[in-house]
Amino acid sequence: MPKRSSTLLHGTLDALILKALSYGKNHGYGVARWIEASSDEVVQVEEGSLYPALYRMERRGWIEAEWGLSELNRRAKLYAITERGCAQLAAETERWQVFTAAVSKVLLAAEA
Amino acid sequence: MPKRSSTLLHGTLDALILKALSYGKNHGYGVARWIEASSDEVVQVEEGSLYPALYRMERRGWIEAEWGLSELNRRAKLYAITERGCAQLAAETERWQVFTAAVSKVLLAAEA
DNA sequence: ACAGGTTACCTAGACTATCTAGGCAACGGG
DNA sequence: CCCGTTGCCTAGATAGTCTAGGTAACCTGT
Repeated sequence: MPKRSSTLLHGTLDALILKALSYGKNHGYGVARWIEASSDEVVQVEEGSLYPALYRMERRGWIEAEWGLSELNRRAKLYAITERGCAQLAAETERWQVFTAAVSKVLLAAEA
Repeated sequence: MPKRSSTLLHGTLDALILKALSYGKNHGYGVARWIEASSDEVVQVEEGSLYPALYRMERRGWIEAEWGLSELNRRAKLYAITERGCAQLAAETERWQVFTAAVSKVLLAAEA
């Protein structure tokens, strides 16, 4: 029995990662922390979901990786969003808005 | 490449079905049509998702089934929401609101 | 009479994204 | 010198959806 809203995350994680990277290069760990912080800890990013997602997205050309250093001068893989990634972010954000608006309308309608 | 917002539906279908049944008994086909209509066709309910979901939910005690007749006098399996189902609907709706509010905040924030 | 569309239900198997639960390595502070 | 944090990674389990089929009864139009 999942206490997490894990299933709700489905299909949303990619957009969140792209959004994080739209503010500039960052490494996986940093992206995760950023998403959690800016969602007031509502969205939890498990590393077992994060890294596979990053690979997926790199394979699809939405992001690019290079090895570098984190702010704390540690070895880190820095990801940057690509043009295709920007387009993807825009598209997914749009779809998300349409979808959630529709579901909200249904779910939050006054009881009969 | 899925053109559907299928992945976004993850974890939302149950709540939508419960909501549909909160207006009264209905059969699977009718529930699907109701969800699609009241979401302005944004949410598409595939039968291959619907029926497994109904079984799942019945197994969990959220809904109850009995054979009967549809409005068109056809053989149909009528589902009714249970008390536990009502509680589940309330809980899921709450989680949905919290989660989407958080994601919206992140996703729709002004670009840096 | 019959073709085709709608209503209504069902299922096996594929797919995909997530989570669980581990592991590795380097740094820094106490 | 230990332990928490930073940072990356992966195999396997899990869960929910979709694809693509199938069945059957009814109704309408030709």
